[in-house]
Amino acid sequence: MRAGADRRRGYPAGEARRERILAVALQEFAENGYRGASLARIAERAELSQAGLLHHFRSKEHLLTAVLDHRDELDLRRYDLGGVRTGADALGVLVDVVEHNSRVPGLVQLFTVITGEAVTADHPGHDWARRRYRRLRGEVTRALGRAVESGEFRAGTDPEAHADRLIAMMDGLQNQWLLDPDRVDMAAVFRGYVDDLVALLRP
Amino acid sequence: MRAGADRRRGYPAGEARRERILAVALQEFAENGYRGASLARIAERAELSQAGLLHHFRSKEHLLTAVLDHRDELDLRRYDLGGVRTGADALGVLVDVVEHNSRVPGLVQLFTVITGEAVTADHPGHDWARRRYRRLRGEVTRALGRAVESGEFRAGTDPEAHADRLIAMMDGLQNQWLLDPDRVDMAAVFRGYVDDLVALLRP
DNA sequence: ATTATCTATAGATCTATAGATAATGC
DNA sequence: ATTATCTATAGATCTATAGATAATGC
Repeated sequence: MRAGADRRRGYPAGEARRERILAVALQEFAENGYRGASLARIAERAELSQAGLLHHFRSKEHLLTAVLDHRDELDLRRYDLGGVRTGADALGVLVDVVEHNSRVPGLVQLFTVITGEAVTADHPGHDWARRRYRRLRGEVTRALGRAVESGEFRAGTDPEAHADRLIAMMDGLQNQWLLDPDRVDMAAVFRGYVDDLVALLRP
Repeated sequence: MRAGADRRRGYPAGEARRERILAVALQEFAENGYRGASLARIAERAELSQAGLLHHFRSKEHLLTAVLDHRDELDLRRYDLGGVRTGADALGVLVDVVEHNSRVPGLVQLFTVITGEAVTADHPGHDWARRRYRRLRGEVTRALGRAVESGEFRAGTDPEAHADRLIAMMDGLQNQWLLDPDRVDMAAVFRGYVDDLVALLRP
């Protein structure tokens, strides 16, 4: 995998072009999904020919994967549950993530649209989505587990079930928020959930 | 709207064919989304020509709308929060819905895929998805509100926020479950949420 | 030499319409 | 007469490849 290190550098002009393509491809995939996106339109928005686009990314599938990996790389740097001290802190990080998300609807839409499409097994984002859930579930589970061990959270708490719920809540609220931004205050509703949860889990 | 009464009946053979088309179209849309579905493939699976298909449903868009309305009609009959006595009963109905859903993955996939795609404004399912959320949110909010008024649930409870959370939880768990059916016991995790919620809301 | 870019095009779709023919039910 | 169905086709996509030309950097 080695997400960080690209095998091929190429010329600086090419590198800049690839960045530009990734940016407009992200928008296209967010607006139309993988299946509804068109390489011709992406090329047009990146101001090169469609064949030129395929010189940099050798298929539509590779382009989607590149966009998703590129986003993951940037996002994973922004939050880290591994280094967090307490369970309350871990939950606080999730609240921060949701708050941040409510300021980047385009990114949220990319993930929501692709994740929805990707439940079908033949979708090129299927494995990515599954890996992503497993990783998230693992991280949240471990953070909650540490809090149970330390006695911060009530013994008998099921860390995995709560991880599933926290992630489901984040995803579900994103969907509602994208469909009806004015009716749903995603961050506030999620914060309320976390507050109730902390009260419940305190011994 | 008048979902129940179709304007045109046609011959019985035509009516049967329309049912058949709706059934295979549902599968196709669930498997490939609206944009990835193909009228030719639907026609093939319903064993008639593509032009024959378009005699019954005059465009791809109309076909999707017909599939969604048809499902709504069947599903709305299965659960009704309006006639429920207590808040705990209302939450019990939701648990039943999730339990039922875990036995019909194809239907769940239809709703998940279309709802994901439909966050983009130009999607033919956009309005349907929005109406659906609003209706659900309204029904759950009212049921919880009645429970607060009757004193069953703690005063100061925010019925709308809890409605948003319940719906988000259902949708988010569906997504996880479809991606990784063996790892997520959707019904059990949701039941746990509702149990915690009842404990929290009792005065 | 490698990289970046283009035009042209193959080959496979796709949705929707036109217009003909057959079956159905009043 | 209305409904159901078909073949044929227009016209617009779509992805990916072949092959040529120009620019870049060692």
